[in-house]
Amino acid sequence: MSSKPDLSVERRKQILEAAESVFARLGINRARMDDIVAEAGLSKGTLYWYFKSKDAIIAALIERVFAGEMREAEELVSADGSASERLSIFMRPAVHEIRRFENLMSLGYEFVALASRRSVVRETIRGYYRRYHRILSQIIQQGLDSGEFGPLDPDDAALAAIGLVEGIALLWFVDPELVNWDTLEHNALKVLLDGFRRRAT
Amino acid sequence: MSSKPDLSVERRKQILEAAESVFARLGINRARMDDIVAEAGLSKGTLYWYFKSKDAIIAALIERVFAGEMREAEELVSADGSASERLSIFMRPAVHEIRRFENLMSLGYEFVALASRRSVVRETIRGYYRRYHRILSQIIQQGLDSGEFGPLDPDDAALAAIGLVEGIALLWFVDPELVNWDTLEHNALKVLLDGFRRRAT
Amino acid sequence: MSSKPDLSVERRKQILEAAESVFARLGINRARMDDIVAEAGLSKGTLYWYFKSKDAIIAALIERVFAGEMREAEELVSADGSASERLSIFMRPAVHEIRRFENLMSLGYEFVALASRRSVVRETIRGYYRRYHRILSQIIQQGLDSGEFGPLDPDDAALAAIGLVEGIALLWFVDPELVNWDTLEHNALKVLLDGFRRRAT
Amino acid sequence: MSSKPDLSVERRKQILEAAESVFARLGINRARMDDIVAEAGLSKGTLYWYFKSKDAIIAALIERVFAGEMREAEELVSADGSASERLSIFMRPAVHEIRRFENLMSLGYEFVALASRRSVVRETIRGYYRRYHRILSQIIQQGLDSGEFGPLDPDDAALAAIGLVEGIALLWFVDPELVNWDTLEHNALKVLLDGFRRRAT
DNA sequence: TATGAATGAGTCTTCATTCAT
DNA sequence: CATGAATGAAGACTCATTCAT
Repeated sequence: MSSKPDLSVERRKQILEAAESVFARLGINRARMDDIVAEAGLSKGTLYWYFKSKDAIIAALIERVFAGEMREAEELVSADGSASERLSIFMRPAVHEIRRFENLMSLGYEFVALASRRSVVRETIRGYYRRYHRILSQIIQQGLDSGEFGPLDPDDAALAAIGLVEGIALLWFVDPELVNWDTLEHNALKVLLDGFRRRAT
Repeated sequence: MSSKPDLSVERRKQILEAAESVFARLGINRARMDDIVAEAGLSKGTLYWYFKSKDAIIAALIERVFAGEMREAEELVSADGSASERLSIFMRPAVHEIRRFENLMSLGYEFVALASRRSVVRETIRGYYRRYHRILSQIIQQGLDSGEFGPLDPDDAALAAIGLVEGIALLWFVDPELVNWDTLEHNALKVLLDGFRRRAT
Repeated sequence: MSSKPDLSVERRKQILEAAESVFARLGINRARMDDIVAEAGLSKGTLYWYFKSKDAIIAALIERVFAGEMREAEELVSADGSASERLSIFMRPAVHEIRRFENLMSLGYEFVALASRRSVVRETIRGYYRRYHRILSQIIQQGLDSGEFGPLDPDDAALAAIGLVEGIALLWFVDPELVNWDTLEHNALKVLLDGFRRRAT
Repeated sequence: MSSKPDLSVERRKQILEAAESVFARLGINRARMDDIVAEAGLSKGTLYWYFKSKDAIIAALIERVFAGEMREAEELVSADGSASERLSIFMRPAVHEIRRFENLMSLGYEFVALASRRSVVRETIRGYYRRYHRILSQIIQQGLDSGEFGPLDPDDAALAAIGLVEGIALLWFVDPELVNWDTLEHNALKVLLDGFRRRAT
């Protein structure tokens, strides 16, 4: 309806996308404000009109990087299927999914490194992982309730699940050849789920 | 011959320790050569006598950070005990162990982020994880041979094991409260080993 | 004709008052056009509609700062009373008078400093002091004519009178404790007038 | 004796002299660090090695500008001659004296303007004037003690003396034609001293 | 080997001014 | 007349690296 649907939101998005691209390509340090400006097709002044500083851009980007996909995961809690199946869906960071974030992973690790020095960064990332952890705990609890899973602490198990996925992602980032995505689900991830399952002792 | 066997080695170590401390505290970016110089109690010229550049220090540090413990792990391959027991030993990054590296973790993630842009960094870190992976694969293969483990791909299983440990370390780094080290071994890590074990179907 | 006689004059005044306040508070340098705009409650475009540039505002302000009171002083020339009395009135920058300009003094000294580099500023301030000087010279001449004052050069005496007032104002600005306004008139200023008076040698 | 008589002191002086010259020529605002660097014949890095910031240079300059000549004035307290004579010496800012500072006056007024916003500046300038004030008070007190001066408050009288000199300097700075240095001593300054003197009522 | 003053290209950031709406 | 987003030239300051002593 309105012909000016908050251009500000548009501009900020434009800048963040440019920054994300530049940061991913060059790293936060080597990325110059001029690079971002060029990538965004804006002037330096305009960039600073929307973001007070490079740090402000970094802060905003952290939320972008550590925010996506949460909705999908949250839907899993109330989705149909066995707990195993749903966990499997969560832990299956299918190739095409991960590839989507390939460029962002480097940036993500820079942010993680930053977490120990900047409380804002730390809290943002914490919030992200805590949400994830709660979701998985719930699903695992459902598996316990239904007798599908053997005796285990749902919080520790959820930790293992997220850890497994994050750890494999890290290894893949460092050395793609180490990770065979085709067999991963039926092997690496499966063993964890097998470990969850009730065992007919 | 002389009683000054290698002052050079001594000095380099002195510098790297100072750099490690400064990098861990400030991050690679914010760390100034002057900070390292001050921490090491040397002069700027002396530092540059031993290291050509800041990048040279970074490169040398990566080896320091991604090199420890390997010997211990390698001994596990030919050690006594069941495969499960030995894997358990590997995956038990006991509190005091991890805590030793607490300050270095931030630096480690900076290096990981760097891996996508600097091949030297990448290769160093890859070498580290490949050695680890091979060790675990061997142990798991031993477990397969002895019938202790059920049918699984030893490479993928080893990937899962390293991934789990690295992932939990990352989560702990970001949010220590998420990780309960006391119950971890009997819960999070155990589920993986349970998944490895042959199941009396 | 219209009931909107001169909104322009109104707006300019509004802007200059805002600028005066901001300049006095922050100094000409640190004062931003945005500060003035905010203080005036206008938009940037509007400000630039009325003043071509920051320099234009500065120029206009100089006149404001170096313009007040002149009428009062001019009336002294043709006022009743002895020359001494009238000079005394001029030189008595009563507390409440000076206090009124307290905030402006800093700005005034910035303008004075500017005088050596900008001829427009210089001429404005010169005009101000010349008018003052002429007025005092006239009054002193009247004192000479009436035999009230001893032999002296009216121009130099007027210079001394203005100098004394301006100098004390400067000292007060820098260090208020140095100036005791209560006794000032009966001491500091009186000695000058005493010096003017014919001495029964 | 030593071949390196604190080069640091030398360099700082070199920088301050360059800065003084540039500031006087362009004003503090328009003066660029690059101008100072060029004037001093140094590199930018070197300038910043000795002065942390432009403000640090300004602060150091204020002391330079408001520090000279004090010794001469202090000697007047214990010098020979009548109080009048000695005051006359103080107040005679002979042309060649003032001219020496002609270029600095603009800078001086910038500093005075700054005094209201920066306490360090304020205190430095205050210290300067207070020393002056004390010296003159003492001389005037000597004049009172010897019966040379009539009844007056020495503090207020000293204030008048300094004010007169500073005020005339300001007027001269703004409008040199207003001040006739040749007749000044025998006219403008003399009236003040006449005002001080005991009058045979 | 050791020192630390010197260098200057490179950065982030500011802010007076403009102009399409 | 009014608005405020957009511009980009300019400026203060940094810091890895060098080199004369």
